Amino acid sequence: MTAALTKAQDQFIAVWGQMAGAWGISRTMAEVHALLFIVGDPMCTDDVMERLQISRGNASMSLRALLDWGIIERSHKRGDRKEYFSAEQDVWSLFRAIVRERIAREVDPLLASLYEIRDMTPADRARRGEAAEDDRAKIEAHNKRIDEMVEFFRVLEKIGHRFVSPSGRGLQLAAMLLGRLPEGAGEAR
Amino acid sequence: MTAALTKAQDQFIAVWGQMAGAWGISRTMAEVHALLFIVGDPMCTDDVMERLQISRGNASMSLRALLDWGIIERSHKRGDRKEYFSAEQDVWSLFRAIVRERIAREVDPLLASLYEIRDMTPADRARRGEAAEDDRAKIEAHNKRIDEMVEFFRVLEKIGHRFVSPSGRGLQLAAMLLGRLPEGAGEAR
DNA sequence: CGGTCGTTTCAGAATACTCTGAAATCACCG
DNA sequence: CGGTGATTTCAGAGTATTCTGAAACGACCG
Repeated sequence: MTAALTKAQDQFIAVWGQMAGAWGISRTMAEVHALLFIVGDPMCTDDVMERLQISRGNASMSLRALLDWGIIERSHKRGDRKEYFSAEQDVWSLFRAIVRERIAREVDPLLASLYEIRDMTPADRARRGEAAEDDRAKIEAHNKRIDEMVEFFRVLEKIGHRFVSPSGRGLQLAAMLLGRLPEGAGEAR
Repeated sequence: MTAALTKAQDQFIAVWGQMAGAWGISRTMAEVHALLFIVGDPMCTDDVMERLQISRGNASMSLRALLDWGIIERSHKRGDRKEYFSAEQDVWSLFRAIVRERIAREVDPLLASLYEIRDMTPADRARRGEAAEDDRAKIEAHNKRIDEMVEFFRVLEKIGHRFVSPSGRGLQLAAMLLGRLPEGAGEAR
């Protein structure tokens, strides 16, 4: 392995690790993924530990979490009891998986909460009391804000689903958005 | 102010605060934004401090950060030396601002790093040595991975810019996505 | 079964991040 | 200018998150 390649890999791992914070996952988890992605070949726990200088426990937990996200997979070598892991190599598949998970983990629960919040201030209840003309207006304005927020996330969720669902769709979507993009860009794998 | 409204506001603030982690900002910053958004009216530092039970320093820093993100703005009341803050009320404008900032803070630097990494393993250098047929293949595979990643983020950046730029576009974009992929989708802009 | 190799778990240590509060700074007023 | 009140800053305290390492667990083998 050339020195330049190793350096480039390390650099990539570092850069990907930086992003972690902004994406809401731990640095190490991102680094483990970066490593598997950029190396390309399956690696076992010990390989990962050594290359990233992390503990066995940390490696195990990070790999497990990446499996839960569906962006790495297990494999085995004949006559070897160890488990090997490798990352999804297709960048669009990778991000489809990430979008799928983030919708499920963040957007859906958020929408559920927003619906509940909306139900806390029903418009008709506000109308009952006469004394509080002012309150009624406040509640209506509040409801409008919540409703618009709900609407936004519903649209976002739909876009997400469209991006995620039929494999290969992601690229078409992007191409569409960009107007005329060179068509051959990303045919089926 | 009705009790139900206050409770709903608090709930909204809590939910928005939860999201913070996943979005790479601090909980308090998200809560301050949620408060200003859901209340609608301008509030001064002391109002924020009292409602969220946070220190003056924390409130000041959070408000400053939100100003930097461009999602709240300063205002003043005649004959009052205090500064008041209010959140952008239009949900689509809000998210346009967020997308704009995240592109600038995350995607652009990432792309710059990826270009650098790509330049660390020029294909021609790999071709020089004869001894390492194997290394050459490795480097080419590596370069392909980096190139695909670059391409992905370039597309993402373009989509982002399209979403962000002309005001009002966001909604059209979304509507477009939700229609059944009409042909005229990406006409000139 | 007992042994061996590999994986998972988790309490406590290490680290990173956030918040506080008081002092410094700023801005306006008379 | 000096005074008043608002705002910013930042070192240290407080919290939350992540990591380690060793013990428990699991799985296969002879």
